[in-house]
Amino acid sequence: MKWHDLNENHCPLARAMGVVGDRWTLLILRECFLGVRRFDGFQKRLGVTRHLLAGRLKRLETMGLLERRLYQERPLRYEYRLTRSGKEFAPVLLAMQDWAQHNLPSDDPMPFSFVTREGGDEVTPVLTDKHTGQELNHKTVLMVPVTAEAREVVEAHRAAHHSQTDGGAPNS
Amino acid sequence: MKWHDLNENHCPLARAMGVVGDRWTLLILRECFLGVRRFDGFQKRLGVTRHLLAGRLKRLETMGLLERRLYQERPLRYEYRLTRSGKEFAPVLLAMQDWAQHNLPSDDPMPFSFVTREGGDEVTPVLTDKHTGQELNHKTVLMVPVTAEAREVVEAHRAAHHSQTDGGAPNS
DNA sequence: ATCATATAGTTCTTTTTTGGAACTTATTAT
DNA sequence: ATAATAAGTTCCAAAAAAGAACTATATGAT
Repeated sequence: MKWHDLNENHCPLARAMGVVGDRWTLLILRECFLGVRRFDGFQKRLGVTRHLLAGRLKRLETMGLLERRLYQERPLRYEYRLTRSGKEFAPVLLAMQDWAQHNLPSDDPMPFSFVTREGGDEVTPVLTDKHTGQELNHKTVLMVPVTAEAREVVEAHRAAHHSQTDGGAPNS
Repeated sequence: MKWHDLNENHCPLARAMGVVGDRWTLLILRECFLGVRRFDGFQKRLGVTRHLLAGRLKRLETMGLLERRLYQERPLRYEYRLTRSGKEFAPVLLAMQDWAQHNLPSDDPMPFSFVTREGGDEVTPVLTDKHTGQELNHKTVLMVPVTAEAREVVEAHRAAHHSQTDGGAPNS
């Protein structure tokens, strides 16, 4: 399977991997949220090679997360800004950082945090259902195949053969 | 910068990239949430090479998201199960899939969805603050550097030089 | 005038990672 | 016997990433 194939995959998660499925892209997006906009800014702060950075920025632009905007003529200079789509990625970043903080501990203090724009208070993210307000986590939600196709294939590989059937839910 | 370095990075997001920062790992985790547990199950469903799959499963085990569990002796056979840490990754997956659905459109129907275990209703994820209940997105939260170190470096690259200062917030 | 600095990249070579297919080992089913 | 199941490993070729140097245009310092 090639990189490009992912962008046309029928699974949204796979398509997402076509955009952010590498070590750098998410970090580039984080820098965007911190207010960095320029090529050299990203490069110096992340230490990513210029070559790769150019490619990633181009991909983020192509996929609609960033826009390349002229900020000076003579010499022509462009900067990168988050689009609506890019900004909507914020909850993913937030959820990911929260997970990492709790599950990949470190001695060092966390260098960045998310605060409310309003009061500047640090936030405690929790995913909820928009309508019911119920907290969404592995205890409350279940991932299920929707298409007939996906259903079949999953069932074939769902630990059903030898193990003590636990109802299909990957709960135990 | 090498792969391994990321695991010891002071930034939690960078450490997370050391675990899930590639095209396959998140998809492997998705399969886990769908109930797949066996090597061949992952391999057949994802089409990832066996070689790479072995490496990724090992990494997920090392980093504590999966545990390798003996399910039969003679011949020795192991399966992979989500640990608490792995299960806590669910909201990230959910947020990511939701973002992709809205921002990387496709003609194909979505093959998987998240439903409540209780009623089986499809969920509409929204990230909120645990204490205030406020919705967390780019309009309501701001990512800020915490350590003095991080603050300095960011400020140096925050579009401050030439552009019309917009208060530092990457809002515009 | 000359030299250094700033900025957004590109080009080139080496190293690392990934893809793809075949092979291994132990046991059960035909 | 032979085939099938299952969890990997091994080997080679192809793709991607790391690292350093280079380009292009313009400004500011000596």
